[in-house]
Amino acid sequence: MSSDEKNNPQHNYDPFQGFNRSTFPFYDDKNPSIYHRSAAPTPAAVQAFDPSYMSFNDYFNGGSVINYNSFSRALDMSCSSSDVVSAMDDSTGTTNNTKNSVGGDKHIQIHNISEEIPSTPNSSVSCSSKEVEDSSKTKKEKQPKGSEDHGDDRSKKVNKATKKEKQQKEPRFAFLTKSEIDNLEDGYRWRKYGQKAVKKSPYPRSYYRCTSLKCGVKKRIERSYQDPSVVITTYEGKHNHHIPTTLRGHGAGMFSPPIMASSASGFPHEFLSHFLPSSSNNPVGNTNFMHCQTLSPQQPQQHQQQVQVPDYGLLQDLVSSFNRNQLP
DNA sequence: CGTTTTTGACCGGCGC
DNA sequence: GCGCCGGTCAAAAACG
Repeated sequence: MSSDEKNNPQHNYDPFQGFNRSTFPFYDDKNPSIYHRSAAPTPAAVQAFDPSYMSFNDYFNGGSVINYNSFSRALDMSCSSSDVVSAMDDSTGTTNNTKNSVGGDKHIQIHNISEEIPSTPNSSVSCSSKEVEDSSKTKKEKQPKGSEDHGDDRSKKVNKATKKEKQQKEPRFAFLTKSEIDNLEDGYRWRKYGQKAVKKSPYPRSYYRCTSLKCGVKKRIERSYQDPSVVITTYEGKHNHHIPTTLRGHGAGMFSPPIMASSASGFPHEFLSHFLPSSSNNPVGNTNFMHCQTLSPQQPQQHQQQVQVPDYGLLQDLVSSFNRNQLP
């Protein structure tokens, strides 16, 4: 609270319009080049994250309409890269808050804005949830304030190492949603475990963890202070379980089977598909799907390695073919 | 009464 | 080394 008051939203106006930089959860302060792909000029990339500038269609060669299966494939390709997948409903090209837009035309655009790649490919992704458990365990073992901390040092170091490793492994996936509701229903059950004031923003950031046992997926939700109607949701990790079917008529039925079936690879495009505006029973009727972004974990430069990074042009082609297939 | 949220404290990373 | 900051913990409160 008090730190909230310290943050003055008027302070330091940012030309990135609040969708980037530190207010943008996937912006990497240490690697500003994330927006500087040669194929994607910085201004466009910047504008791409600000709906007030232009729509994604405008940004991306005059528009792309793609189907979700193809979109999943695109994600599949990009699972080991740091490609940005942007998705939006066409009605969100403007600031209109169109109701029931979820059933309308879906415009999805893919662009690569980062050259970051995940850490060692042979790292054990499957144990992520366990690592989370271990991590919390070691933290719990931590002596409470004022206690002696002799054996603590070791656990701290171990914890630090595993934590760092884990953070580098966990794929992150973020998108912007135009919604009045912060915590959008996505079929999974989440438990809030923290809330922090966001620098330069009057809106706090909430931290959620999947309530399913052994599932270490986390998500962060914050509202853009530049456009309070925009919710920034960042997912970290991959669910190792199905959507709870008991959840208010959601769950598997909420999403189309082909998308679910295409989710065999490591990256949570299944997960992404859950958020695509395809559901007519989406409880958030006035939610406009705006932008999606996949992120790979940060990693030290010296460990960069050759990973299949989809070519930007390839993605463009993909989008173009989507466009052809989708348009009547 | 079990589960979830709230919230202040704590920790580690990082920049200066 | 210090301070800032993002992320997490965990006890207490709130909720259903």
